[in-house]
Amino acid sequence: MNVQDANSTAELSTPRRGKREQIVQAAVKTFLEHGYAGTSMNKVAEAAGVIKATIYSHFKDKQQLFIAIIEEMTIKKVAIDFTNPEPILSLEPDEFIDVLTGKFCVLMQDPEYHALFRLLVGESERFPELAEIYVRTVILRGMGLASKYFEVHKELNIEDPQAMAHICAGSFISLMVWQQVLGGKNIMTLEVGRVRETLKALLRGQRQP
Amino acid sequence: MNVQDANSTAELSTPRRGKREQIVQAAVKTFLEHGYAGTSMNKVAEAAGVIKATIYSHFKDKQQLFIAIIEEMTIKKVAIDFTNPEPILSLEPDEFIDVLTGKFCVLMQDPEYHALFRLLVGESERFPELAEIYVRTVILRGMGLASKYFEVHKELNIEDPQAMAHICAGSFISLMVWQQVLGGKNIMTLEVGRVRETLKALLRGQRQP
DNA sequence: GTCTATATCTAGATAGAC
DNA sequence: GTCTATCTAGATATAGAC
Repeated sequence: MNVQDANSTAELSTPRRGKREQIVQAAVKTFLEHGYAGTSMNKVAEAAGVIKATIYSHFKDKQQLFIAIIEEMTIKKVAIDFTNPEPILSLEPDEFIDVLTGKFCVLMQDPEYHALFRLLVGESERFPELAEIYVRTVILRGMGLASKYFEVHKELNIEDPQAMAHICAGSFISLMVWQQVLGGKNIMTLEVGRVRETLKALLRGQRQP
Repeated sequence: MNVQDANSTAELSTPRRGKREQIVQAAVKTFLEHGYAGTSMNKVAEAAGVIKATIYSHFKDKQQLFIAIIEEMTIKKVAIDFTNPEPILSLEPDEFIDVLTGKFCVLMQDPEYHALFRLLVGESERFPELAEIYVRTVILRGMGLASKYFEVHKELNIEDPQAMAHICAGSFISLMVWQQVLGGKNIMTLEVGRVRETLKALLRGQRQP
């Protein structure tokens, strides 16, 4: 019954990536969709097209599978968002806000990111290590970048660059939370562009020529 | 065996509030601690000191119990935070930010609120009605108040009061999320006061005397 | 490593006596 | 409404053949 055994070379419905990779992909999908407690090893096995025992030969138990999956995902998402360390520091303030907004819009349109956020927040008390990885790699890194900008650009007269970076980041991310994560985009109609322009105006106000 | 029957009048370990109230309190505690899927009717029954069947005589099933509990909790939390509609509109900008900050600090120090937030976010895809109630009653109401302030205070030259209100609220709430909900207060050391003062500075910059 | 088969437990939910 | 008792399904996890 199992035609695709061991080392067949060619094209198959779920191609030759090894069972482990199949399990990982299925686990990502299932955990993101149903949460930790809502995901059963049966569901994962079924979605992966393997038998349950196979999962246990690759991962010690459900917890370890979950941690491995989410940790990897969190780090992967960051890699996408923070690569190309373009010469951001040399931008004009308006351009800088535009770039920030652009990076944010990527997150805003990524349902997988929203699901990851739901999961990290929902499980943050039971899996604090994962929440910490997220804060470290996503939040602190993103804020560090913006913070550096406000620190360097003395003409903007920002007394507390870190707090200012937090205000920018917080404005955008909270918009994502209300509209996409919590699904309130129909009852809370505030466009990203309006936040962007208001931030620009605030920065102009600080400027002393 | 059940000494505290029907209409006894006096002091008992879990006093005379009726089984329903016992169930509600136990359910709140258990759901907040273990999440929806992580909570079993057995756990709730045990925590409430009743037998499982008793729960089913008050609530149709687990979903209905969950919805009833969370809906009530969400609304109750708002009641606390938005009562006393003090004459906020007549405050000076700095005072206004101080009041906002004060209200926010209450949330910042309320572990039950953080747990509720975790639950609402974590279950927002499976219980969108609850997420919507939260956005409507907490977020939109809070922002509406701030938005009105910026609308009225023309001297602040805020072109988009709604966006500005969102920036203020988003700065504060995202701080709560990183530090309390996700537990990152040790790796992300930004005090509320610094955000508060930076917001004040930004408003001063907009002002045209 | 991968499967078959199974052990063990706990889940949500209900029937029926009182 | 509340309890005892129980049904049935599905959970995590493993033993043992290949």
